[in-house]
Amino acid sequence: MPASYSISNLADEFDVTTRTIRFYEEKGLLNPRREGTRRIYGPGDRTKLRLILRGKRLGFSLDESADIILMYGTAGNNRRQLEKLIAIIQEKRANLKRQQNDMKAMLKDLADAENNCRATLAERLNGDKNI
Amino acid sequence: MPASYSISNLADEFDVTTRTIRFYEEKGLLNPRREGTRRIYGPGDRTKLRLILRGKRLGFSLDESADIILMYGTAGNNRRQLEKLIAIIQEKRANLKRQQNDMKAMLKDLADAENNCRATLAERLNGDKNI
DNA sequence: CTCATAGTTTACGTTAACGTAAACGTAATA
DNA sequence: TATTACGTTTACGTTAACGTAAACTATGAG
Repeated sequence: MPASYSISNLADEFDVTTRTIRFYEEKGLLNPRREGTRRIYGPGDRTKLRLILRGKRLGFSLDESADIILMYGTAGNNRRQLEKLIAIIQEKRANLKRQQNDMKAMLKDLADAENNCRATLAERLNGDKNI
Repeated sequence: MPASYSISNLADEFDVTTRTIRFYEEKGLLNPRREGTRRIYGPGDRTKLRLILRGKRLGFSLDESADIILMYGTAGNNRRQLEKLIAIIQEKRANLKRQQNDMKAMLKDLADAENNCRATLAERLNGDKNI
């Protein structure tokens, strides 16, 4: 595992465009150091990008992912900050629990739908045999 | 369970605006019958709305939800149609599986983050005691 | 009758998350 | 030295999913 990456290194690895990565920086989600004019990303940036994209797949907005990322940089904070973070975390956990339920229902529905399709196809085949 | 609903009945029940419901109709996801000029929704429309909103919570676009809804109205279709539907279903199932993994990872991270927060808070308290 | 309530159509506005293009810098390679 | 590859900033464009407002209709209650 290399200790630093170019912008297209990360873009290739995570299958996003460089525009996307710069956009995340614009929004304050990433802070790569510079070498001259070029952006150099360290392992921390890479982790953050991974978190952002995972959050995205789960339906998080960038602002929400920003909250999550905040937690990972927050070592010595004040009490109010920490309590706010805990509140955010619990809200997200509740959302995820609901999503898990939605997903279970959805998977069941999809399985049923697929079975119906296959059954219909099978009937067709039998029908053909009887010609 | 009533057999028909007004637009604001549904809006209240699912906590969306009437604009949203009309928008879904505009996009071809709902087809309420009319009584004069007013929209009257049956149990089928209600089910569809429930599916749309569940899909939304799972990150589906309206177009994707439209595909899913198609399956429920599809009794006697042709073979190509059915096979296309099966393909769509399998793709969505794969996505959901990935989401479940993302979610497991995310929940673990959140739990860790919360524990860290609490631990930090506890340390603070002990520090206070030693004053 | 009139007022309140619920509904309708039409149409322009808004936000997030990038896409796309222009115009330019730098560095290795043919 | 010219081209190719990779990077940069600036800025306008785009799409989905509604929000919001205007102007109108229908209907039951007082």
